[in-house]
Amino acid sequence: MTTIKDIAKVAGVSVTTVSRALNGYSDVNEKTRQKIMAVAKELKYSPNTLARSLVMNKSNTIGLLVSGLTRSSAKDNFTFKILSGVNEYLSNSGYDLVLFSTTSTKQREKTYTELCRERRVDGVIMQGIKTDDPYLIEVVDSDIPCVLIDIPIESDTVGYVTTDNISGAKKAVQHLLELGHKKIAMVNGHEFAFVSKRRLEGFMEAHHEMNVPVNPSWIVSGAFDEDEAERQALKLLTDFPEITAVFCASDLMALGVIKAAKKLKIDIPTQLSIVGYDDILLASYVSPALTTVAQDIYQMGYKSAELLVQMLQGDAVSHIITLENELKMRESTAKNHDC
Amino acid sequence: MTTIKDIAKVAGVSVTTVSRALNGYSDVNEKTRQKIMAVAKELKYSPNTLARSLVMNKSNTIGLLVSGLTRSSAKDNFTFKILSGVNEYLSNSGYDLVLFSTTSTKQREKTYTELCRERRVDGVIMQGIKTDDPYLIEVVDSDIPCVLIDIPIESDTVGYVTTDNISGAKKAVQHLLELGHKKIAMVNGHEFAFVSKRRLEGFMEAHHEMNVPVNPSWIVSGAFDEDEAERQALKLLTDFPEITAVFCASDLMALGVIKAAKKLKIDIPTQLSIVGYDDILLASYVSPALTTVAQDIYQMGYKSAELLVQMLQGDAVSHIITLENELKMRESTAKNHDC
DNA sequence: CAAGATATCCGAAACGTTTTGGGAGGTGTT
DNA sequence: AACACCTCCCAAAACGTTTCGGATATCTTG
Repeated sequence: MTTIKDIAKVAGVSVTTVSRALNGYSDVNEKTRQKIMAVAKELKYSPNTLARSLVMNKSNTIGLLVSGLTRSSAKDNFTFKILSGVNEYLSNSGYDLVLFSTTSTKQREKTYTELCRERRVDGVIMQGIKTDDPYLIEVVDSDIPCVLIDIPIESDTVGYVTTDNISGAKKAVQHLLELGHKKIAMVNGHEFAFVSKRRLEGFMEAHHEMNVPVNPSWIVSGAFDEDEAERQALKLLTDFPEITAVFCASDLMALGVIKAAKKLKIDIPTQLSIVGYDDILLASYVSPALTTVAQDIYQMGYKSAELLVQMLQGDAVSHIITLENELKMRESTAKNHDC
Repeated sequence: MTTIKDIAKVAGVSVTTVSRALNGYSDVNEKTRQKIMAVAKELKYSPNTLARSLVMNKSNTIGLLVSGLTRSSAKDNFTFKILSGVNEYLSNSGYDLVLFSTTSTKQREKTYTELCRERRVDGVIMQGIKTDDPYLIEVVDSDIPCVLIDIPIESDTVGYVTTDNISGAKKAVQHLLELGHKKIAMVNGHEFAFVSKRRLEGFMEAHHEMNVPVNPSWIVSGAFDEDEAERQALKLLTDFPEITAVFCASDLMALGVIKAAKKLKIDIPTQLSIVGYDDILLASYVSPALTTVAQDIYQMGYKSAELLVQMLQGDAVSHIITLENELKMRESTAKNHDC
């Protein structure tokens, strides 16, 4: 592998000059620059980023720390969309992307901070980390620039991007209320996600504003899992047959609820309205097509990368980005038959 | 950031000893090792992989060069599954993953080889690269260890993993033939994919073995694109109403064909049987559920990583891995009504 | 023409590791 | 007593860059 030294030797100049020529400094004669360029090309020179990073103390690498990179996460390709968005921005920005995955057993051996430090990433984007993850706090408290997805923590070195989950949930529930539903259940995600809390808030607010009482027994946790949601819904719908609508904190869980309803021979949407959250691909293909609140996950990834790079360059105006979402009405919701 | 030098100073030993202690060499007293470990922990030492890689001439990094990391590729999450599989294997192997994407404009500025060399990756996995990509040949001809997905090129430094596309296509077409179909069309992918060629071969072989003639006009290209496949199918099915079945080289294209059939008021499967390829998530959710030949894409990713690591360690017995596939019969195929 | 300015170049140090080739001291063997 | 052999440690070189602080030659200016 040819180095800067080889070029220097062939071109008859010092390594300093080669370095400065290649990096476009002005204190090298145009003639010699040409010469150096030519030699570099001829020798098929590729700069060694390792050496460069070492001396410059900057790796031009950003880490992506995700949790959903498993075989099973194909349905809900949240992680994939984040990744695509991040990648899209980064590939035009001079940063490379290294992937850290927490799926493995490795996660217990090394903390996220250690992973980042060892690879000397300039910054890190984190997604799918639970709020009670001790390693999360460690990173946030470290000096590693960091942007979180759907975790509202802000500091000098950490920012986040999220969507307006309160308003999203509110839109969904308002829609149900406007359809005449008064007995609305909620299948929430697990408690270690901020989005769960926010969506619950939105659920509550919508009820309060319309002066409709909330029954706490109708709020269950589906752990963001299709099967668990199905089990919970099965119980919920048998215990409380008066329920006419259910709001799910994710589409995946909504699919579970649909299955439960089918098992109980409850027709959707005539007997039961369902609205989900995320607008995953399946939402529009499943039958009945799922009414859901759509968030632009790809955009979240893109914006995360943008924010992080801005933070690294010191020109981030705000460390917080909140994206809008949109209620997509499809076939899983209808007027309350009791009205 | 604390270095090995700092530890040496505090522990009162040389950097050599610290290095050797930390790396588990036997020529350091257990007492001093303990001491060094303690100091390292106390100072929150993280080894600098950049420096290590530089001197050892090995980055413990493998590159993943993919093409399908775009917003639009959410439906067909081939790339995501590959990525998941690769990541799964790698996260337990001591290698980190850096992502190169060819979606950007950057691809024309730097060749794949340059990307790999600059980052000093130990090896690279490539997916979604077209066979006529000039940069592909460059990498293959270089000394960079490399495993290709669905591109059968083998050498000292390159291996590949693929599925048995001939037999896969054959199974699909045999199934149609057994159902009594004699006028079978094929919507193939673009010509710059080896899988297209192989699947066409399988298509042909199945016909020959059953002594059923093939009509070349019934073989069209859908470019692996849903919309293009729909357009082609529209034309095909109007021009040749005698066609009773179509084999598609991808599920995505099969979805396009289904749309075309719906537009033409052709019922599936009573009037037209369709079989796809890939078994994407949508295949089982779409209506009618798609008969298709399933390949374990996640496994392809996993095996790719495994193969590459074996090659790097010099203990790969073969550079070729061929995975099996399986015909999944669902609702989009039925007995030929003319029988 | 002296003095400063400018253009062009370079030597050497630095980044944080690993590794080579020893060397000191102790123990056992003959 | 001489020798071999451990055990434990270390100094220095090397990896491929960037950058600091000059050095030299040429040009400009008063």
